[in-house]
Order: sequence, then C-alpha cells, then structure tokens
Amino acid sequence: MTSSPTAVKVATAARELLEQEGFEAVSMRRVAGMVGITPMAIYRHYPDREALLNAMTDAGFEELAASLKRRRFRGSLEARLLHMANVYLDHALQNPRLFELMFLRKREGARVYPQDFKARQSPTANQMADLVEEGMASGELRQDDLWEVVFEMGALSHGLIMLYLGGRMALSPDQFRAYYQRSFRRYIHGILA
Amino acid sequence: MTSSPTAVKVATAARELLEQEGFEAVSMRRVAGMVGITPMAIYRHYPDREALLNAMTDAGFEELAASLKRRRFRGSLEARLLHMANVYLDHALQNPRLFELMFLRKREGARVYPQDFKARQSPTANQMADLVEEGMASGELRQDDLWEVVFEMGALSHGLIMLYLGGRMALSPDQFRAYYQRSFRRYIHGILA
DNA sequence: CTTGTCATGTATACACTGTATACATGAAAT
DNA sequence: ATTTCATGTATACAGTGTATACATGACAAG
Repeated sequence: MTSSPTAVKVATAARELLEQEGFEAVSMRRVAGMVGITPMAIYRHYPDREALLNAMTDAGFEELAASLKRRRFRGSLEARLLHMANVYLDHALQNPRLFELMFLRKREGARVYPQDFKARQSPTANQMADLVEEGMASGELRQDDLWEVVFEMGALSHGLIMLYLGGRMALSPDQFRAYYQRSFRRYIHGILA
Repeated sequence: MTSSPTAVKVATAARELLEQEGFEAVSMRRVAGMVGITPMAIYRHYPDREALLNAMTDAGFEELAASLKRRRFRGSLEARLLHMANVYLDHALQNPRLFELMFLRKREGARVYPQDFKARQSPTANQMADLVEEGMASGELRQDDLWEVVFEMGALSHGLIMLYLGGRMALSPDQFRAYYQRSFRRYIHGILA
C-alpha cells in the first residue's frame, strides 16, 4: 500500500507506455525494461499485470475527482452541469487511453450501481449528484430518481466519449466538444417540440 | 469472400467460444481445435485473428439490422422509438460478448460519424433516423440536426448497455430493461420541471 | 562484530499466444 | 497424364504472463 520508490517508477512507466502505444503495449517486460529492472521484480510491487492496470485506473479516478474538486462552478444550474461535464471531457481528451481503461475494462472492485453510488463512494459522481439534487429541491428539475438521472448522464457522457476515442467520429476535439455540449443540452431539455 | 464450408465452421466455433468464455479466449489454437483443423489452416480463410473477429462483428451487425427490419413498429412516435431501442437491447442481452466486440473494439472499416451515417450506410441507424425524421417533419419533435440526435441516442444506449454488460450495475436483466426505458423517456422529455 | 531477517532484486523455465515459412495432398482442368 | 490450385499440416520463432528458486544488501538483535 505505501508505494515504494520503484513501485511508482513502474506505475509512471506503465502510464507512459499506455498513453503512447495503448493498452496492449503495457507488458511486464517492456515496463520492466523502461524502469531498468527485471520483469519479475515488478511482482514485488504488484501481484500481477491486472493489479498494475488497476493501480493506473485508480490513479486516473483520483485525478479526475481532484480536478473536479479544484473548480468553482457558477452560473445557472444548466451552466454548472455543462461546466462539470466539460471537466470530464477534458480529462478524457488529455488521457484518452487511460480513460478507456477506466471505464471500458471489466475489473474487480469497480463501483456498482446503485448501492456504491447511493453510499456516496464515487467522488466523481457525488459532485454531479449534489448539483442535480439541488436542482430537484429548488424545483428547477423535475422530481425524479436522483441516482438514475446522475448515472445515465454519465452513461451518455461515456457513450459519446467512447465512440469518439474509439475513432468512430471524424470530428476535431473542438468540434466534438461542441457536439458533446449540444447533446447534454438536449438531454436536459428533451427533444420534443 | 464466398465463405467456404470450413470458413463458416471456423466462424461459428469462434462465436461459440466468444459467448461462452469471452473475447480473450478466442485464440487461433482453440478455434482450430474445435473445428478439428490445424491453427494455421484458419489462415487460408482469414488473414489473421483480427480479421476473424471482424467477420464476427460484421455478422452481428447484419443480425441486428435484420431483426430491426423484421419488426413492425406501431403506436405513438415515442412508443415506436422505445420499441426500437428495445430491439437493440434484446440483441445486446442475447449476445453480450458479441455486442462488446461490435461497439467497443477499435477496428478498421467501422462506420464513421457523420459521413457514413448521412450516406445511410448504417442499416441499423437508418431505421432510427427515419423515425426521428418523421417526428421532426410532423412537428412532434423539435427541429434539430437529425443525425446528431440519432447518434447520441445510440451513444446513450451503448453507454448504458456497456456499463451494464461491464458488470457495473447490480440489476437483473428485467430491472435493467426498465431503467433503460426510463432513461430513454427522460432523454425524449428532458429533465426540466 | 556477528548473525539473522526481510525487502528487493535476478535467473530460469513453462505454458501460452499469433503467425511466417516450407511442405503435403487431393481434386479438377488441360 | 500432367499441371494447377485450394486446402491442409508441421515446424519454428518471437512474444506474452508468471511460478519457482536463488542472490544481495540493509538493518536490527544478540
């Protein structure tokens, strides 16, 4: 748990490899080579490759939560929701492979809907939930299941981001960001006339 | 192109392996073993493993398009939209691993937004687009960018399904289906009071 | 000072992967 | 009868994760 010096060297090497050559390129041998140790030495710090990858995604979640916490969100409820979604998007665009790892990979210990979210164990979702709850309390948002709304906003967000990062949208980052925001607005307002 | 007998044997063996043990278990050696040929014999029918996987996802898209075409959708616009989304969901729940393969994996030749969709090269999206277009024409839906709406409905759908299939939601299939429908309705109506 | 403990590393080996290369076989066409 | 060609096999190589056994060096106790 108290990560040793080489443990963090391993983690940062792995992260570098991840972002530059993708998930499959993160092999024990290559990571070890970058750090200057033997492949088997990694096993002194991580039980297996899976655990190494998990450590990277954990770090990713912490960063995301931190950068959400760092911001001050002002303006209308809608503006704040959009602003918050944008922080998500920033994180995704700046660490695309890590983002895929965070949300695509099946892994033990991932937060599970609804219990872990209702227990407020997801720092990233909590912030969104506070905002939505406030909106429902003030009457600006329709009374509804809080966590259903929050979770599906996340699903829409990830759905779009995954398709974009997966190369299924021929848009520049700026174009995608604009579309992403329009999508969010449509979700909030609905598409009915 | 004109797939030989063994080519389809290989494909069906691969598909079986996929649904039963997951994507990583689909190895050339295991598939070959099931068919009763040498691993290298597969290469007479598919250039490499990647191509074999692509063939499986192509088949998946064809099946999905076919089962969409088979249905008759009636009732209100909203009912028909929901019904259509449900067909998607059926396909996902019945072929979960294949579905992941279809939408998660990065692959050459995947349809790209917006050009391939506007050129109506996605049979599955076309059906959704027709419905939305009709709604916009009749004035039931707000005038908006047709393909943005269609594509983001797909993104919401995939986002939810991927999170569910990825084991991030502790819901029974029926519970998930109900949530999935509520999400869709919220997208259509918006969440504002 | 010595001795043992323990964290950290190495070396080797095994089973598994995709696939390049070279060769075999049998059916259909000339 | 001979050639051609599709289809298969056999072998080998480079890569993977990781189990097992051993080495080394810092530090604490006697």
